[in-house]
Amino acid sequence: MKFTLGKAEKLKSRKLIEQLFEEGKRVKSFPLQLIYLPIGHDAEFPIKVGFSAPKRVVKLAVDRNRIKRMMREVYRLNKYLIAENITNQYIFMFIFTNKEEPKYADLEETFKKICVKFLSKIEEDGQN
RNA sequence: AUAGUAGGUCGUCUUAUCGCUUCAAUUUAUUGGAGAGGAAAGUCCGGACACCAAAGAGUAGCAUAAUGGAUAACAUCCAUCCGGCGCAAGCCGAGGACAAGUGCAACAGAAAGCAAGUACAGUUCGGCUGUAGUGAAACCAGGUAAACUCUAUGCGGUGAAAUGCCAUGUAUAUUGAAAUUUUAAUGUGACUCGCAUUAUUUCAAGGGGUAGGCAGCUUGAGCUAUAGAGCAAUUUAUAGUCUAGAUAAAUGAUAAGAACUUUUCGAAGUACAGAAUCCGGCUUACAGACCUACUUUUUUU
RNA sequence: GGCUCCAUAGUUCAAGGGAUAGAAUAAAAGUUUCCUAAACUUUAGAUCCAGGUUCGAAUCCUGGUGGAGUCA
Repeated sequence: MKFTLGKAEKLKSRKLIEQLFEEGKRVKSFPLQLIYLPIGHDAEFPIKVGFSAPKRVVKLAVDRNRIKRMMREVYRLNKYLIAENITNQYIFMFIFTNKEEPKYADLEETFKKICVKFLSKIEEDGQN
């Protein structure tokens, strides 16, 4: 398992992002929110991912950059949790919804929680 | 020593592991190099660059405003004069014209515009001269232009979502209005002239498609050093040097150590802040540290 | 990335450079009523911030802060 996060795994298409926000389902675990949508794409890895910190909540560009970088780092090191347990292709968008800058350890814990929630939810959907 | 003034510099550093963007090399998946700022910010000025069949003339509008210089250009910078503030070093100033015209002036005052006029004193006895009183301004070519205005100078418009190429996709859908042959419509996003387009075309409403890639994109009015010119801003010559180029947007995370600050001795903290076409300025934000020159006061020699 | 506009009582709006900054409504106190509402009387409350021009600034100018809109 390689802990990389290259260009091909990032969500870049504007069209896909708009579709994701319109049709995607949401899983929340404060201060993170995950929007996901099962859809086909051309990358090798099963997930394409994007990160966002809204300007409305976090005012300074420096803080927004830092939060996005931390989220990216957490995802890079922990994405195997999801990737080993899914079969379809997905697109993801993580949104940060708190004003305060988080600590790395807290963020990591939250991320693990949200993974569990996400996996249980798609299992339910699969059964239904 | 004390209190200050002006100018400048830095604004955490080192190592390891795991990553990101990009360039080069080749063994084609490895190695090596480079990777945020003094303000990258605000978008307040000035340019470069690109496009606009129309970019031309005039009016309007906007901006600037002591004098001289610097510059690609400027509202910036430098020098000098003048005015204001400060004991001083210094700092601040939209600093042309009210002897072209129009307007405005609360309260007070006789009077703030064209005609009037109080008291006292002087007097060559002529409402001649001076003073007082009100007020920011008064018997005067009055005050006021960050009031209209005038004068001088400058300004075509739109901005990288500009623009060019490639790919994908498509529709001359439909409806309404205007014009019938030398005038009319429309455009040239202020107006007039002028110019351009059209006779089956233009405009409006409304609908369909794409919102991907490459170029533009970083070698430039560049930076550093030395010497010359100039009071200075700046400029000339020579030598050296290459210093981010992303696009839902790279420059990060973790660990260890060092430095500084605070401390309840456990520890906590290390400013303002993140490139988006590029330069020259201005403005605003900024913990702390250091350097240089000068001034005030006190003490010692 | 560019462009435009706005800011006055808690709220919605006024105010030619002359200051005592006004109105409605909301708030508080009182009168009336057995009590409440309505009505009436009274009170308090504001020019986004910092400079400048001016004798005098909510108004004119400059810089900042916050908010809204717009362009593909």
